[in-house]
Amino acid sequence: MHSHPHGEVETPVTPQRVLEVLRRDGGRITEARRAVVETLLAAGDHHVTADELAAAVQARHPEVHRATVYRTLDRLESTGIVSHTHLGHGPSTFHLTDHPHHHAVCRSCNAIVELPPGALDDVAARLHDQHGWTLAPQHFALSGLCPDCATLG
Amino acid sequence: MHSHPHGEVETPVTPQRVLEVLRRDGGRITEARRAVVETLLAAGDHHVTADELAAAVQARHPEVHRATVYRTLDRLESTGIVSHTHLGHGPSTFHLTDHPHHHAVCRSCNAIVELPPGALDDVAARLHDQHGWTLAPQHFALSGLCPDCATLG
DNA sequence: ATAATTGCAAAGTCTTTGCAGTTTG
DNA sequence: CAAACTGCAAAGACTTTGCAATTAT
Repeated sequence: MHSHPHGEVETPVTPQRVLEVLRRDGGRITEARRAVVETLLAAGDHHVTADELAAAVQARHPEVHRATVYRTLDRLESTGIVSHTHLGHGPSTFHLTDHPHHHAVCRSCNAIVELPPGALDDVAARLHDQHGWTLAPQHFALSGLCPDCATLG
Repeated sequence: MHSHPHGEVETPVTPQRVLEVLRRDGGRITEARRAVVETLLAAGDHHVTADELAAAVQARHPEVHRATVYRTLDRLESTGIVSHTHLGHGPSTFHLTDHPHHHAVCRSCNAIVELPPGALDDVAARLHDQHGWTLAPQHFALSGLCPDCATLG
C-alpha cells in the first residue's frame, strides 16, 4: 500500500506481539489489557488520547475503567513499545514506537503532518555537538501553521 | 554583560513599554497588570509558569488573584509581546517575544537549553517546501536527554 | 458613563493515586 | 499462593469561566 521511507521490511505489529513484550517485562495479560492493546492497534497511524482510547475500549468492554487505560499505557510505555507525544495543547497522544516519525501540529486548526525520521537530524546533530544533548525526537511536536490557516491568517 | 547572538542592539524592554503595547491594543492599565508585567520582566530570561508568576506577584500584591494572572498573560499574548511555550509535561511557561529562541528540555531532569533562532531553519525550510507549513518556532520545546542524564542512563 | 477588568468561587480538563477485592502466573 | 492488576472514588495539577462589584478611560 505505502512504501516504507527506509525500505525496511515492515513487520506487522499484532496485539499478541505487544502483549508478549508486556509479559516479558514482568507484566500480566488481562482482559482489560488485551482490549486496550487491540483498540490501540486498531487506531493504526491515528494519534489517540488516553480518553479516546478509553471510550473506544468501553464500547466493547464497558467495565474497563479509564484509570486502567492510563495505567496500561504507562506500563506499555515503560517497555518502550508505546510512547506518547505532546501535540501542543490538550492531552497527550499515544502511538506505537514501531514507526518512528515526528509531528507538526497546526496551532490554529490542529491539523497534523507527520515528518520523516530524518527531518530533524540537523538540529539533533547541533544539539549533540554544541550542547551534548541527545534528542528524543518522538516525544514532541513542532508547532506551526498549516497551509490553509497560513493563507487565512 | 552578554552579547547578542546576532549583534543587534538590544532594546531594553521596560514595564512601561509592555503596558503601552497593551493599551494600544485597547487594553487598560491596572494595578494588577502593572504588577504582573513587572514581575514577568523581573524574571528576565527565566521561564515562568503562570502559577509561579502569580506567587511572585502575590508576594507584594496579595490581592491579585491567580485568575487575573492567567487573564493578563492571555491578553499580553494576544498582542504578541508575550508568548508561552510547552516545555513537555507540566504547565506552560511564559516569556517575552523580544528575544527569539528555542528550547530543549531534558525529559529526565527538566534541565533547559536555549537554542539560537537559526537552529531550526533546516526543518522549517523543509516543512515549508514539502508541506507548505509555517513553523512557529517559539511555541514548542524539543525534548531529549541532557548530558548528565544521558551518561547516567 | 460605559466598557473593561477584577476577585472569588466553582467548574472543567487531563491525569494520578489509595484501597479493597479480584485475577494471573 | 503471592504478586499484579482492577474498578472505583477521590484527589491532584493546571486552567477557564460566570458573576457581581470595581475601576480605567
